[in-house]
Amino acid sequence: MKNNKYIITAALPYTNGDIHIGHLSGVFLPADIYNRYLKLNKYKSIFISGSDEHGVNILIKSINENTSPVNIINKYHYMIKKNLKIFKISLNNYFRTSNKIHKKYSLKVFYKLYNKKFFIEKATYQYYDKLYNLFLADRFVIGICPICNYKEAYSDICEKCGNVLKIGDLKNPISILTGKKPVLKKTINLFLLFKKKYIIYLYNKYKKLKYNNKILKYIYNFIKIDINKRSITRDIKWGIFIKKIKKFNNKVIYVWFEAILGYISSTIDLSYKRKKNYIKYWKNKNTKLINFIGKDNIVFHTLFYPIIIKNYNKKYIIPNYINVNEFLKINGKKISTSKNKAIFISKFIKYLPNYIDSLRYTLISEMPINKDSNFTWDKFKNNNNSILIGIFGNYFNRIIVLLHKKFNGYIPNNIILTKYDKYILNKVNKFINKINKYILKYNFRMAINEFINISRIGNKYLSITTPWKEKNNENIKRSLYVSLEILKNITKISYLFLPYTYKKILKILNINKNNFINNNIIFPLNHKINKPKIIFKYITSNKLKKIKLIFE
RNA sequence: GACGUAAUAACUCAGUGGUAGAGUAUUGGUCUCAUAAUCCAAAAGUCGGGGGUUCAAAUCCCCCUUACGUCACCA
Repeated sequence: MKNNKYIITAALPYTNGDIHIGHLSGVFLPADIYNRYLKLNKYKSIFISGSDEHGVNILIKSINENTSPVNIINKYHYMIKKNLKIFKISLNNYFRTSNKIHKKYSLKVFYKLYNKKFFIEKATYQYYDKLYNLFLADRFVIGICPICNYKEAYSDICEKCGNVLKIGDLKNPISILTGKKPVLKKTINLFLLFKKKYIIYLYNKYKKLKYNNKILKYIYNFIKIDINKRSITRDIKWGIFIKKIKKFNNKVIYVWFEAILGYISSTIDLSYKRKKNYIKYWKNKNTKLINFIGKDNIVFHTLFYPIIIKNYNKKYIIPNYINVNEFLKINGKKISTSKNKAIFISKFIKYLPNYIDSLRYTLISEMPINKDSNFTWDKFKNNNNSILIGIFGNYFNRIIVLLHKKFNGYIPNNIILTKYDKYILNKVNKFINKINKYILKYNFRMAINEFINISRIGNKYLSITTPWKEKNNENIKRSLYVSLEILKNITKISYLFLPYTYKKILKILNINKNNFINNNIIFPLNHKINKPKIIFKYITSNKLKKIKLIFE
């Protein structure tokens, strides 16, 4: 085991629906690959996430569906948890913010900051729905924009002209819930102070830690536009109630104030489950904390989190790196859970259970690293057929079949390598180094691309050495031996990207944990491999048509 | 409106001052161990438009166009 410890976090998905391919591509897959890389290289790591189960959206959804918020979160929490498992996301703990442990911890932090007088009180006017006895978030009130007269402007922003509106500006406001006019009602809430000095301090710190430009510029913007406080309590009936403070005991903590603490409460939960103290990780200077998030919640990780946690207990660490991804689109259109425009994971698993790794491949190779990227079923088919079958699966199959035809499945040994063999193996090594480099730079797209390139080298080597028509037995042995060496490397790396395939390959190669010595696959003398089996399934044009019908 | 990000072959992208690159798709050839897969080759680009700096610009600077994102009670 190496000295550095890691905490890997994947942003908590909001539990108002199933997770979709955007969650996987933007957050869970990058985090998963990174964590798998750490495990493969014998680092100590914990990989945590959980469901974000509070907030006004879930409340609204429960009202619309005539059910309770608890029913909603129960339905989706277990669904998401199961789906993450099926996609082999290597989480150590998937927790939930409605759990007692989380509530207790969040309140502890909240009360401490309150007692330190870290919050300020401020009165504001807020739209209020009398029928439901509910304060309405700005987004749930629409009306006519006072500037451009757009009819469906939100009460805080008009999406047509882009102007930011103040509460009360909107003409003819209507509650989305009831279709009736809401009233403006005064309310007192608590606000978290964003001290400019501290933001500048964080900015410089992040710069030193080599956070990416996107984040630095985002924070720089915060310094410039003089944001100094954010409301951290809400007037709704769903969330973590602030019981102990009389004045606010009918209000809840703003969802992101507590959700951001979910990583820590998830760790507390893990500690109970395993009877081992993982909270130490959070207070150890040598721990590397890496957050994987989407671009929609930069502010909570870069500003909320350090402000909250350092004032609670300054021993807690802040992230060494925050990996921010953009959004994945489908056929050029934005994904939306609430508008039901997404490829949901449950549906994918139902109709295409044998294509989990194919989807993982496409989502990794299309990961929205620098800018929004696009998913199409044609790409999915193409990747599956041309890359996974044509290049990778085919290469694997060729070797296995040849080994059976030439040596009855026994692995050749006592080989003397030629210069060319050594050149090829050396080249493969260079690609492995590249893959490692790309992973450490969070460029998983390039990493998986280089991974496929190793199979390309292998295919080329085979077509040059042509063991199927070679007469000299030593040459055949050598060719297949070198091919197997390449295949060993591919196998090892497939653990990072394609977990199902990895297991299938191990089975066909007839090896288990005992064959791994110092991280290398070692075949014992006279080792016999199993019969070849198809590891990827072909997608015909007909099948593609059917898929499109189901999902589009 | 403010701020930010981007624009490179049909598609997806790599390329931060020195003769335009890769994969996919297309076309031709090759192999026959392999899931009509491999391998080789061809064709394909005024690097969004305009101006500037430079011996030299996809790359640096300025202006414009287009797309996308963020903008302090959505998460």
